[in-house]
Amino acid sequence: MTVKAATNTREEIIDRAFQLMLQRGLNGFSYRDISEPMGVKNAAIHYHFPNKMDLIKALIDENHRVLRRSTSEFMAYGGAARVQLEGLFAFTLNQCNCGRPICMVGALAIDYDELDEEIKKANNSFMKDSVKWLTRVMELGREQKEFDFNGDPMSKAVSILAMIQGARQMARVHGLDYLENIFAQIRIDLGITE
Amino acid sequence: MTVKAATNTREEIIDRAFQLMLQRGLNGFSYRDISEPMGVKNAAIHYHFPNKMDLIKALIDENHRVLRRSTSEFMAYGGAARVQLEGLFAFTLNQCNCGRPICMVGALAIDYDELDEEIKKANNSFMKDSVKWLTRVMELGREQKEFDFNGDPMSKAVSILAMIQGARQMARVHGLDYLENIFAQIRIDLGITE
DNA sequence: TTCTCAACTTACTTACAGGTAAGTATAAGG
DNA sequence: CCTTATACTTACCTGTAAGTAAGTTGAGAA
Repeated sequence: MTVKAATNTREEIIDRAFQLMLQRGLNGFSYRDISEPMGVKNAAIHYHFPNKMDLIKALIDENHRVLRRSTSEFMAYGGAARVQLEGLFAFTLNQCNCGRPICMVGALAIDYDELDEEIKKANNSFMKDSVKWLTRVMELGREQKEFDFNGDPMSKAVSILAMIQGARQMARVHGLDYLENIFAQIRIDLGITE
Repeated sequence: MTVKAATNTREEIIDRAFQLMLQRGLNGFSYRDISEPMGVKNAAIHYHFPNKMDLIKALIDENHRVLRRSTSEFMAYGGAARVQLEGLFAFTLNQCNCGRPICMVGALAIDYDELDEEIKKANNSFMKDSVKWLTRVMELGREQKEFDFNGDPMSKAVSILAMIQGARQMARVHGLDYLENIFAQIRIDLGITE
């Protein structure tokens, strides 16, 4: 069998690009920002990712992996709705604390029309999955009388996701001050009192 | 007295840059994007705005003027809280319909660390003004029994602004579908039934 | 009439972005 | 030992971004 050379260059490129992407957005970093601190040349990146779109695609995949890993505990269907919601808050707070207030959707949003169809589709279906998950959490919370809210669970889920999206953007500009305010208000709007 | 030459070049630059900024963000347009369709040279822009930061500053001011103009009707203190809130929704929807789902704060957010202190400050105080205004609307609505919500008015205001911020970002990526959902949910969470 | 100044244009520069083609070192396979 | 593939580097290219310095034009002031 062909033994792969002990190169982690490809992975390191993804790691660094991923960080940069979530800190500065799609057009906020260049190949140089990746290659120079790695001690390789720009062309080395082109070797692994012939063009930037290929790199972006890899970053979307990476995002899915990371998200799946770090959200699997609280996203597991069957857990208490409240626990799942708090998991989302903790995850969001953690991302902001790690200097990543911008999420992938936010990073792609501003340059959205430059993206090619495949990426848009992946991004879109990721969004839909999130809505689906949180909708289920809302339904569950209502059934189990953990949450008390009016309106349909899907609208509620979308509004909470929007709030978190907006909160992260605010965090970028105004620091983390408003974040807890927003989480608190979401709890209150869900009739969570304790 | 020195009569000013009948030049509106400066204003046209601001107009065009403003449009571009709100469509593509800070780093999403170049001098060329402005000068070429105007039929002037890049250097003409440098004449009026020696560097890009000067232009951005002018755009922030323009944003304040535009916002003050287009929000003055519904933002007037003293009006019914519900009317003021609906004004905000209509304004947001209108912006999205005009192909400007990104607001100024959103446009600046992604490149935030590139900005100089003066701009950050202006942006910050704009945000604070918005929070202040909406907080007052929330207080008013509660006093006049137009709104029925728990939690303090300021948190409520911040959460609504975050929601709208997030909604605009979603609108960019997913179209306007979710917008009405979100507005509806805000109404419901404020105890508005009719 | 001449002077001056605002509002440009012309003609650059520097820097950097993304990308490519051709060459090279290394290691494993046959 | 020779071949082949991988994982690069070297040395380019094109395009574009922001910015600058010096020259031009036209209108009003002195």
